[in-house]
Amino acid sequence: MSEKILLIDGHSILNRAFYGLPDLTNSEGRHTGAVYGFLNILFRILEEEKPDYLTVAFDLHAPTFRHKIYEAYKGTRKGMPEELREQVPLMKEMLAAMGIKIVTLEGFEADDLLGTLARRSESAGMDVVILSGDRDLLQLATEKVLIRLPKTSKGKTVIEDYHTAQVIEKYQVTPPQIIELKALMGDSSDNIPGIPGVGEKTAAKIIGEFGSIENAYAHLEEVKPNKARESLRIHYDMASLSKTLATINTDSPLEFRYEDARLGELYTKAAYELCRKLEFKNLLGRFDQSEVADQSLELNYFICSDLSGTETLFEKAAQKPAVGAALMAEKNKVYGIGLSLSEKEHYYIPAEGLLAGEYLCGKLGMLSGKTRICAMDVKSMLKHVQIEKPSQVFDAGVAAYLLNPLKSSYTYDDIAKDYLGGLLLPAREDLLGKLPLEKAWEDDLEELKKYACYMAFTALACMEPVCEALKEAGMESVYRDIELPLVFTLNSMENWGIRVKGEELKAYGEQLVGRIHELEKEIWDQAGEEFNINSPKQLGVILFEKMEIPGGKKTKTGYSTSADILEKLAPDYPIVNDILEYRQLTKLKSTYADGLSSVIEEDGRIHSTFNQTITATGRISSTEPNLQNIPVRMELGRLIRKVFVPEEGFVFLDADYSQIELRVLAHMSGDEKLIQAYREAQDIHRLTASQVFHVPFDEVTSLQRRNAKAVNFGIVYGISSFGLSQDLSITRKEAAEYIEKYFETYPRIKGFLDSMVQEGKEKGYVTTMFGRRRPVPELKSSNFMQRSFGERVAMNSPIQGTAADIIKIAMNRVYGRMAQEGLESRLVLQVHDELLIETKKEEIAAVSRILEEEMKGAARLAVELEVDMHQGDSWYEAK
DNA sequence: ACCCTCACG
DNA sequence: ACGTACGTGAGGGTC
Repeated sequence: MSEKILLIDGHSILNRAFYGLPDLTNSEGRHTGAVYGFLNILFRILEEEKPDYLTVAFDLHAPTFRHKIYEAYKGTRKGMPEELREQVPLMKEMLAAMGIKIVTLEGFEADDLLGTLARRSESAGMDVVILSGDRDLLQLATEKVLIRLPKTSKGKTVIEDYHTAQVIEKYQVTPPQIIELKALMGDSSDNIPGIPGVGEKTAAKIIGEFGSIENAYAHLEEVKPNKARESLRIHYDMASLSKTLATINTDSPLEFRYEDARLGELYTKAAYELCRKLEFKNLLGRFDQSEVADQSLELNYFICSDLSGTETLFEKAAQKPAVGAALMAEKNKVYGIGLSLSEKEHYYIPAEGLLAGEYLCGKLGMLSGKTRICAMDVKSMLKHVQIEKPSQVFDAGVAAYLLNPLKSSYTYDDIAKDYLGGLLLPAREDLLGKLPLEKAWEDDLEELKKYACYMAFTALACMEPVCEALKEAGMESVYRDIELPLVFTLNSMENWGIRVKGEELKAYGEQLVGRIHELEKEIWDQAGEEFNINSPKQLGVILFEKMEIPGGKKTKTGYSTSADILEKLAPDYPIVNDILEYRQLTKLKSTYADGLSSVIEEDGRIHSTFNQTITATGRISSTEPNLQNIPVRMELGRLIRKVFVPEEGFVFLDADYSQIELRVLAHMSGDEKLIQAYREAQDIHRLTASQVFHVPFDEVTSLQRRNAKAVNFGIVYGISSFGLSQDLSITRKEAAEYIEKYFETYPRIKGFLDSMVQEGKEKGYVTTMFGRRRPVPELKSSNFMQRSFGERVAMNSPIQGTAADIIKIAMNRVYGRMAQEGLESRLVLQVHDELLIETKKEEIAAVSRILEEEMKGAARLAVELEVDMHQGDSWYEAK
């Protein structure tokens, strides 16, 4: 069997990956998406082709022979956006790390090198595969030279393959004639001139008939249509020039030794390291861990499996200033503990026999009274270990989140890399794969032990550098005074959970089913056929094609059938109204009635998880289930809140901040008018309307008030005239006028928002009142959309984030006060500006006072923090 | 796995 | 000309 060489057009593939895929940025803000895309396609092709040789060709900056004969020639390197340009050296570094031969040659483009190598290799009897995004390469196709062109279609990469036959089939010309086509049609991207009036169809026809431009010119009188003939007559010289430009040189003086390009081990240590640096997590799995193991820290750890040894170990640990601990626990079962006493002393203590999980957790709890426990995730540890107060722990995950809230996870391997001088540790995936702890414990106990020790080690070792980084960033206080205590507050909320009446929730769901079936039938009747109403695709076809309702395409994949589109059609088409109601009911049924029912636990309560390291702004989030999006705006949905009830002898007290974000804005901007408005404690939207529209306060119409309210919201979101116009269904011009008037009314607000954008551009991040940071890498983007997004984020994050800081402070204080005063009442939910307390009836007065004092007193602003409070026997009634 | 849609602040 | 409001999570459909 003959040997095979794979030739890659470096810039072209990188370019394609850049434009065809979403941009990625690693945590340092480096753009990496194109490199990632390149590697993915490379690996795929390698698996399919299994070549013996591989080389990647790149263009150089220097002018080529084409520039010499034609000044206006562009080539491929002009106008490259910065985000892509900076990835070119990165790509070369990656290829070098993988031992892949790169070829360049002054005066020639990558195409020419590919052409040269293709011909040489073919002559040497090899099979050739060329990977490029550029159709010009099709001129090189032969029986032995395969051109592979990746294309993105519907978000997936499909590859078109061309030997001679496929070129003829698709273009009705032979591969060399592709050059003639291009010369006739021109190519705007290379600035190659074509013949005016000749497009793809005509060019194909002429070349199909005459074979070449020269021959067509020789038989000029036979060329049709007339327009093309006359154009060719006049522009023949240009066509000849274009042909020269479009012809790939297959005989360049490239020095090339096949041995340099022989495919070797791609998964090298250097490549592994670079992949980690760039955070290509999905690619790391390809690397054989044994190959890279000596790059990473080999932990020497001891197994401690006897009682007296464990007692001694904990005594020794108690003497240390801090220890790292990792609890291996899942679904209430404890498998063991990893313990790290210093850089070089690590232990794994399996939970078995005399050393039961409970015993170990008890030891760890006692240890927390004597030394600081460092862990990756303290909240999960608190589920098993009794720890008194925040000062007894260090939470590496929470700290790392503060340092960069944009990461998708905070695992020990990432933290080691980021804060332990680039230290490479095997990740959980590397050690245990996708196994849950239970399976790992059964099948791969050794790896589980390592995992625990790596985690304990990292938690301990990163404390110092991470604390230093927090200090440096001015976030010591946010960490110590807000986030760390919040770990305990959230843990308590999760443990308490919230009581839900399962039977009533079920009844609610069943009551919906009847109406859902009615609507389904009505919709099918009106459509004239049965179809899946839940499928936007099918629904779009029914509405906009079969029923010919005007409403055109919107999304990439088809018609938009979202509520805001359908609502505009509803008055004219009864079916649309039915669909909207159907959507509403099925949402309530599936997400809430069924969804919540499935997560009620043995104790009759729902225990959501409150995530502290998810959002970019500092808010918390709620999962499994999400209790922060229980319906409230529509009455039918709001009824669900009736099943959320306190236990016997308790009531709910619900307290929410009134317009906290606008008040934060008033304070942070220092705008006297807005501050004064709040001091007068009036209807803020009405007041805004009266000032923006220059009408007396009492004469503001409801429309004016609604518009002013929307503007107030828009300001908080990082206003844009387009966004506001969408929201209010007005023209962009009108929206722009509202905004302008608003800024005239509150001049300091404009100044404040501008200063946030300015600051974000200078520093790369924006901050809240309490010093919490949000990086905004998008502000540096050359892409208008991305940059605009960055500007809105820079305006919104300090406001949303400060409000998040304030309610977190309030939560900690409310939680602390209730404990301090020995109350049985408990905080059970937080919904961004709202706290829900399951309050013992005897404690209603005390809790009301605590809520009022601590929520209002959480921050001293230029305006009062107003709190609305309600009491009830269900969440519905307490709102 | 990804998109669309929709629930909340 | 571009094609958007900020921040989330979940369910169903589609490929």
